Amino acid sequence: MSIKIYNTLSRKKEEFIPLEDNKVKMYVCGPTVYNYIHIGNARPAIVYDTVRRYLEYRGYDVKYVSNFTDVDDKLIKAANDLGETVPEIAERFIKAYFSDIDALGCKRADVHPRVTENMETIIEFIQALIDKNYAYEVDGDVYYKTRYFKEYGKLSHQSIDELHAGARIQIGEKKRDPLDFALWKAAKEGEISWDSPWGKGRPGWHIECSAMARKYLGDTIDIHAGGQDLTFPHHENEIAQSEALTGKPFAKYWMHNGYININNEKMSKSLGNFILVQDVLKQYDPQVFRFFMLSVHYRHPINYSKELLDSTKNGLERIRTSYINLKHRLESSANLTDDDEKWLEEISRLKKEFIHEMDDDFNTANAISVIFDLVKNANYYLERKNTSEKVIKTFLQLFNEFGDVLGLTFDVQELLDEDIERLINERNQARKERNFALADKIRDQLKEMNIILEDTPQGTRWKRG
RNA sequence: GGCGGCAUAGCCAAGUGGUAAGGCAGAGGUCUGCAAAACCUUUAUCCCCGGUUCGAAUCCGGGUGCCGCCUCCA
Repeated sequence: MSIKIYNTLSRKKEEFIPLEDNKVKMYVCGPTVYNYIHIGNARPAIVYDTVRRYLEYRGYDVKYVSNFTDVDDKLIKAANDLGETVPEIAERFIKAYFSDIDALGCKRADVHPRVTENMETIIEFIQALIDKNYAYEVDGDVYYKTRYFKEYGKLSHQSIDELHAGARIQIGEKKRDPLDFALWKAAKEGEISWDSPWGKGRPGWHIECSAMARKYLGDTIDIHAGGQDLTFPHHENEIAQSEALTGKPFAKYWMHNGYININNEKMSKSLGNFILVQDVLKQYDPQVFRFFMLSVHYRHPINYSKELLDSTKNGLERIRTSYINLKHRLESSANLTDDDEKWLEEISRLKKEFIHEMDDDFNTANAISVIFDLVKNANYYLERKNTSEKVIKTFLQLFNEFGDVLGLTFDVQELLDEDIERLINERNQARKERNFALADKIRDQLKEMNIILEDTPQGTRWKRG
């Protein structure tokens, strides 16, 4: 049994074999921090966080690095527009980024390197490329000689001549070949800049990932991931830079997630049809959004709509209700019942099933269907008169395990206020006395307070509405 | 023009050769003082045409439609 990953490089699912036994080096392209993140930015954060969680669940020691692009054209523009400095803008949106992805249940990376804090590394990298004759300087700009890298195009599966047809030289660029791309950009008057052997300037976009991935993870890493739109040119250029320098493969597995669509069209900052994460979170439990993201295979496009989030919300609710109901039965359970073994086996079967699905290129959609299988089984089990504490605990344990892997919390029940507990007791007294008018009144009253009561043979249970 | 993806029930979505998972929504039933939750039952031959095969949603060929990359973008 092994994990399979779809590798963009080979366009095939490949067996996952880490470079170093038991260790996984993973780099995920992070955001350019010039705005709040939209839900399209949230997808890779959630998807690769889940990949990481699963790899850890399977016993790997994962080192996860995700960068911030904290200086580039868009940041400079934002700074000018808002009358702030680039570092101020960056700082603000990095904070906002963390606030968003923390809410979405994404673990922090082991390292979140920033371009501005790795300038020396980047400059050294560029210099080394010049020394190897893979780059050249013109009037303070430095460009990469794309055609010198023979394997250029191997990731996006484009031949260099086909790419050539689409390539253009922007006004002001001094490339020798339209395919060449900037490693270093000379500063214009008044722009934020750093000193370099080629004068004041700042790095091009692609070089930062090559330089920082190498610094924090080494010449060759296991998994390099990002959105589909980064395949070309960003990741293609990273490969060109890194492999030209080291002569070694840059990354073993390349993973790319699909887009989020609005009305069947790609959402992007440049199209202006984006929805901010923070706005979604004003209306929905972040877990609902995360669950929604994981309900579709990560390589497929996912269409966003409120209707879909609503139906997702109901699904998640069902899982949580099942969890609450299991917990409710814990007290009234016996030590053992005669068919414990059969149930424990069934639960263990579901666990294997879940792993089997996740092993297959992180098929979270199917993994979720296994969770619903678990729900079905748990609910069915709860229909019986006598339950076993051990079986219930094993059910709960597996819910927690699945939840941890997917970054979802099913146990959302906190302790009740004394007032509420008192009301529930009063109502039960009324029911005993068959004073249903009073009982219903109290139930309505609690409903107003967002507490929903459910009567069962094992007593009244409650949940938040 | 080059490269690639997708098309499965009212909606969402798995499934890559053996006679269609799962979720949401809907219908009927059971349980309940009523309710809720839950359980049971129920809802598709997989865009079209042709081919390969004992057998295809799944492979091949040809259509149709939608989307993406090739330019900043997760």
